[in-house]
Amino acid sequence: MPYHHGDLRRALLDSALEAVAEHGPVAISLRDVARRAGVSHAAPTHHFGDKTGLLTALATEGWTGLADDLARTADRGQDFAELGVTYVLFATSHPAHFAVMRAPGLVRGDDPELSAAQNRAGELLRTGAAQHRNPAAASDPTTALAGWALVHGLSVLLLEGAVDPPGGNVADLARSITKRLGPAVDNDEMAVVSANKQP
Amino acid sequence: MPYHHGDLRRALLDSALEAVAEHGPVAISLRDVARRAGVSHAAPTHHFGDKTGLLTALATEGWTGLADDLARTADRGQDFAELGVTYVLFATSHPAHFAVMRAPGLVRGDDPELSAAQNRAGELLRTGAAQHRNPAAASDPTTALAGWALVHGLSVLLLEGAVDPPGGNVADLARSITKRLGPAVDNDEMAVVSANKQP
DNA sequence: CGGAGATCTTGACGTTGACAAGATGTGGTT
DNA sequence: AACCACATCTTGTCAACGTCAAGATCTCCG
Repeated sequence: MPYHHGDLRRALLDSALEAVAEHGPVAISLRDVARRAGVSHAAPTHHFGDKTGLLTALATEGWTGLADDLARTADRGQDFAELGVTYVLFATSHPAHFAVMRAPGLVRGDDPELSAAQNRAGELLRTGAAQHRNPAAASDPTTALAGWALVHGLSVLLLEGAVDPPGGNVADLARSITKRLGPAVDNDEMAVVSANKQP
Repeated sequence: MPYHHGDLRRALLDSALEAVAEHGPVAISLRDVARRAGVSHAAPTHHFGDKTGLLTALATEGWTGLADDLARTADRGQDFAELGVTYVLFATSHPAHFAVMRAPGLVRGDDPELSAAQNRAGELLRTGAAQHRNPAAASDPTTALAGWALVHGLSVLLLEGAVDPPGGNVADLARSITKRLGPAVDNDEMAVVSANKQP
């Protein structure tokens, strides 16, 4: 048993998550986090060096968790749309992590561990897009980008409360949204689709 | 001529925009903004009451500008996809405003003027979606949501530098992405689309 | 058992956001 | 023209914060 805690680093990360959940990632204070963990105001310095360091660690943890979730659904053989659902579910069920992940300026963007975790998540989305059942979408390199943008934006809107899912069912809403992403089509082609669409 | 300036409120907003562009919306300091405007450190208080007040004013300004841009393209008779392009163009050409607009926790979300401006922009997107050329998409209430999520996410990714547009042409990239948004289709229907898609 | 290094505390410094009180300019009323 | 109510801006102050330096305490290996 080290000093005061079994694992102060972990305890500080948890306290920070608590604080983020309560006051948002911007209003968080290092001294408050230390207080929650029951240690002196300078204790976090040794573990994270910096306020930015602590938030970067949190962000890295978040991206790693997201990548793990994505990897699990990909292993389950799910298609690209379902990867998007996983993304949205992660965001809404880990709001504190997600808030830190998407907070620009609070995080050291060039941190190698953070970049690695981000790249892993991005890579999973990209390979998922390349296996899109529609060949035109699968071969289009912007499919991954469009999918990412779609689920990222939906997550943000959900967390801001700008949208509330019918019946509180986030997964169904996410599914109905990600299903909208097809290959690039012109307006006349869309007409064909809609002509084919009927009960 | 009032006191020191012709319009200190405007001068402070401009100084704040400068500061946001340089250091991001999180690192901004009221005292620094006052310094840039050449006034005392407490001058902003009277105009905005609060640090949050100043950023809320900036966000309101941003949403108003975005709504104006959207209204202009809607008046020009452009379709829903082009509204999305306008959204992305606004974000990338007013990065400081957009950063404040999407910064949660920095802004007083219940501000009436801010909400009004946000609702105006949202309403424009919604009526644009209802006029989608594809009837199945036009009648689907989630079209506006999906479109918003798509362009919002793309804007974020562009500003974070996670994506750089080919040839620096943001409009073309945005257009190719928004074109991906069709009516909800199943996989077999997608096959029909791709069968019809050829030179 | 002894010392080296990791871990945590204590103390200090400059900066910040917010508040209070006072100074200064402005416009309207008589 | 004199006055006064009010808006505007300044000065002074305070607690809280992030960061750094120096010292205390714990751990473990030789």
